[in-house]
Amino acid sequence: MPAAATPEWLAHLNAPQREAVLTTEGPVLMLAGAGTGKTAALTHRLAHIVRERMAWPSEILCVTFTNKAAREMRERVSKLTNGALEGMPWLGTFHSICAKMLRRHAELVGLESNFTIIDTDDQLRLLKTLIREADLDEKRWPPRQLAGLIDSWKNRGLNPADLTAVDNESYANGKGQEMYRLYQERLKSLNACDFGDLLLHVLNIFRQHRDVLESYQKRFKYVLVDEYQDTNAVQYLWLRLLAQERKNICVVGDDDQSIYSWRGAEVANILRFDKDFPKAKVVRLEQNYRSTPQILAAASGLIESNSQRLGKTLWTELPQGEKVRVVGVWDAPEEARRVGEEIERLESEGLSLEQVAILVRAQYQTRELEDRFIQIGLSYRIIGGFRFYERAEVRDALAYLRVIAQPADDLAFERIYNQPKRGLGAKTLEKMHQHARATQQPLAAAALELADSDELPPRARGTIAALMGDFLRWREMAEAVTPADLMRAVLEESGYDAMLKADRSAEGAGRADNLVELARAMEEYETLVDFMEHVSLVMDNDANDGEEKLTIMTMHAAKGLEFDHVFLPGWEEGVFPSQRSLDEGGLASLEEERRLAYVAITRARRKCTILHAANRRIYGQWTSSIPSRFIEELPDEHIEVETTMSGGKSLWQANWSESEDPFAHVSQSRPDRSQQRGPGWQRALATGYETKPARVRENSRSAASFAAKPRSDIGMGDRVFHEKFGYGEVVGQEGNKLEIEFDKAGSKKVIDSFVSLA
DNA sequence: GATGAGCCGCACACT
DNA sequence: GCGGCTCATC
Repeated sequence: MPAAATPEWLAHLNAPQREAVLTTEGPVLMLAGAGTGKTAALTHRLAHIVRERMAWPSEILCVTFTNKAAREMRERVSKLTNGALEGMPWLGTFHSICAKMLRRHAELVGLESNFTIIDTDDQLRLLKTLIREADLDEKRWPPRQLAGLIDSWKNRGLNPADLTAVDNESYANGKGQEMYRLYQERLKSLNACDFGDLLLHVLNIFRQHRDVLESYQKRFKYVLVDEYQDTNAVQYLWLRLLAQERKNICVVGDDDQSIYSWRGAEVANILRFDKDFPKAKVVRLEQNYRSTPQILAAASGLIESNSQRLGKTLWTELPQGEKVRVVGVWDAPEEARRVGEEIERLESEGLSLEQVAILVRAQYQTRELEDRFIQIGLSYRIIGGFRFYERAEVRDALAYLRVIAQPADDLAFERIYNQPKRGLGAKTLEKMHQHARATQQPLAAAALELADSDELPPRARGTIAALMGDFLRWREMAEAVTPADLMRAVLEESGYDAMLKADRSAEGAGRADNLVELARAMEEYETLVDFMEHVSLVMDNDANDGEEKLTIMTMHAAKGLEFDHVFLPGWEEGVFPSQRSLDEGGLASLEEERRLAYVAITRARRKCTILHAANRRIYGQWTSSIPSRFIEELPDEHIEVETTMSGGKSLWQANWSESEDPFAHVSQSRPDRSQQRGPGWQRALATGYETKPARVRENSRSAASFAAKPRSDIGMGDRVFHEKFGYGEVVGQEGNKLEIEFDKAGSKKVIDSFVSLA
């Protein structure tokens, strides 16, 4: 595009940015260093396409990694187009876009369009039962390990049948493939899928149903992808299928910011882009608009220690600032005190807390900081970590809604059938599972049938019948009232509210508050389904009460964000770089840690402070540590080193024996964390079901309508045997329920699957 | 069936 | 230090 044609509204962009915006046709690879205005380029490109009427907003596919990024992009494009950008239905994360596609074509992979997206917690519970059913030692072959493997297979775009012998061997001596297959079958029978499935199912659909793929290829005139260096195989394959027809694909990335290889991301994707899309235009953004020269120099110096990189030179015209500061302190509590003090000072200088962030390597580092900030009354928010929707009470409440919306959701039903306590325990659950398995129907339906027989003690029967009656009522109510009102009614009528009120502890009150907050959050949604989708896919909870707060989050979560002041605590060997990365993964792993350090430093606009402590508690034991190698690697001329320890360097190396524990006095009592998880539902899982996968046969709104199929091999007058009641004679038959005159136990109504012909 | 003590294993990052 | 699990007890 000739320069003369540059529209005025693009005039403030630099030359490469403009090129990235105006080269709309054909493949474009934008190599954009940290802070070089790639979001500006992306959003202007989007706006340009829409303003010039090259495509409707609904004909653009724009993929980001986080909901935050998607939201920001939506807002910025909306501004650039004067709000003309209604919708943009296909702007979102890989997962949210795939969820949308999958709901449209669910039947092609054996799901109903109202499938449930299960979270890690449900996933682990499910795997655990499968492992037990397969008679594997769950200590030796932990569910987490299997979950990790399955996840990695899905990330690579592999279905159970695609696994190699090596993959198969990686779990329980060759049971990997079988367990993966069983897991997928069980998910299908639950009408559910996990995060990985969202992408893999859609990829499978694209591969097997040309017509579906073509309809999307036709629809998406332009494809944009953010953070391309972090795409994994399944995402890459998905994108390639969608873009290979028109080839109007623009990807943005920075190999130095590739920090998700553990999630299967392959930097190679960005390196081979011009092989996938020949004659791709490569645009390099190297002018940094974010950080001071000192910060930029420190980060650049550090990343130069990496061997595997494309290499680029960031530069800036911003004025000189302060050097990056490296502070060494005695122990972790002092580190937290120090950070707190510095931030209070910034605050007193009039700086907004919104412009301050503390970036940590791992979640466990946040504790010490939280303790301190609570003590001194500093407002903070924690992004990630234990999130709102993961709290036990919130998950319980949502489980009720899941059962209402989806009677086949056994995982949800198991979670709440005895929460609040109704006197239904492991025995009842076992019976329900047994019956559900035998009749191939969901737990809730099996429970309903049992309630009408003599298989269970009268009290349990009454309880179940009442509970199922509640669900029927709530299902009807769901048609008439808003999700929020439904939620409130369910909490009230189920006795959940009462249970929390009866709990006089501080936690009880906190939990009740959380549920009020949950109902409030639901006000924004018109249907239950919309809300559930939000819960499954949008993990961030921006509880914005207007108060200014500093932000604590992981370095990973901070990618793409920026702050005036950034604090980086815990730069010690074993913490950062993490022990795991040092133990396994070798050089590649260490280099990824270094890129993470690069990302962390480059979040800072004005000032970056790195801290390291000589002593820290690990597993509750005091351990001494040495400064991170990354500190050594920072260029001396751009940093300023300070240590609060008089002993100098020798102290760092001093090995403290545990018996001396010189720090006992600094350990502080921690305020109660009110969001602990109750053990209640876990216990409910004491028994498992067997391997026969039950296909969901009914998906009607009411559990009552689950069909009861009678057995054909039993008829009037037959002699039968029942585990509990012994021998008897069939004197009546109604559907799958038998009336039996038992020799010893008298007349009982039992379900046919519980008896055998004598 | 509920509850609580005591033991064990474990410990990264995210949608 | 934590959560999860088992076991003993009411």
